[in-house]
Amino acid sequence: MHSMRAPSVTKRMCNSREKESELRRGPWTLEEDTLLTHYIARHGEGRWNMLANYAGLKRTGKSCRLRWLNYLKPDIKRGNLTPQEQLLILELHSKWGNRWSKIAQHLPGRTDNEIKNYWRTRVQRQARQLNIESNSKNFLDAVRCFWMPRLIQKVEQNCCSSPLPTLDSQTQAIASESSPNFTVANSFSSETCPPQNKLAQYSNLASENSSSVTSPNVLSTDFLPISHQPEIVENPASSCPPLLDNTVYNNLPLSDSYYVENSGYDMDGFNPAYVPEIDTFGDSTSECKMAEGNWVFDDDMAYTLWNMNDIWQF
DNA sequence: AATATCTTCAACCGCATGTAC
DNA sequence: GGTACATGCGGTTGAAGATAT
Repeated sequence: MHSMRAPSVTKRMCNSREKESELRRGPWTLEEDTLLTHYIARHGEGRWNMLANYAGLKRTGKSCRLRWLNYLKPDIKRGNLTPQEQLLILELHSKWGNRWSKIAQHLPGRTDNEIKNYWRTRVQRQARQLNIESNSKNFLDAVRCFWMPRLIQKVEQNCCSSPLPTLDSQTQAIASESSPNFTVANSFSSETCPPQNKLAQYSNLASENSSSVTSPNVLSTDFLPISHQPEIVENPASSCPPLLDNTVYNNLPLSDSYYVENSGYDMDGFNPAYVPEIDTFGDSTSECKMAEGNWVFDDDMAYTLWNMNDIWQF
């Protein structure tokens, strides 16, 4: 969507040697975009104030920079974030918080502004609907317990029609930082449709970092592909999908629907049935008590959580 | 069909940091 | 060290479009 701000002109008094300049603000015109694009094609980016002058743009350098980085740059991706990208955002945000530019570095073609907007419009809106703080542990638990499995499900559905993205080595390294068993063998780099267990690897990583749950503010959601056998605590007392780390996992009540045997985490056998379907969700979710928070999903909340597809672009 | 409300996202702002002099 | 300027970042705004009433 184009910016909807009405164009305006700001007059600023400069020092005596400079004439009064007129700086445009608001939406960029096609002509301005063309000027900026052509100038950068010839001279490259950087030195934005000078660039604005020489390109004949009555804009601040900051404005030019922003327009280029967030809109005109050729490698910028358009369209909705893919489930994989959403997963990565959730993962990286759990590590770094609102470090949008840092997060954006790991989503090629996506800008910090876009990710920030995504977070504010989708994630925070969702938190509002649930009447909880978007940066609270309860909310992060909800994200892990409900939405991440759905994203994984979506990834799984999509993966057979198109190859999953390959994580760059730096992102892999970051993942392995908090998940020592993470290996560079990227589960998503397969040229063909990855086997189901790859998705299990992707999801099960959350189970590995039990220390994360002790963090007061951040519940780590290590969520990137691994290629080893994760250690899953066999605990029948859970009604959440096996994305939770061990501590959370151990504190959850029993549910037949989500009880996971060790064999279920054999790398040869990710069973998507562990990721609940909406229509089979039913009673199990109503008992999903979140660790440490005394926060209980009742039926209505569970239903709400699982029907927020619009928010999550499922 | 008209109006109100909500959602989205490009663009702006202020502040922090980096760099050159 | 002090100053000026450039750059980058995260928070916020606000108009257009979408949706609800």
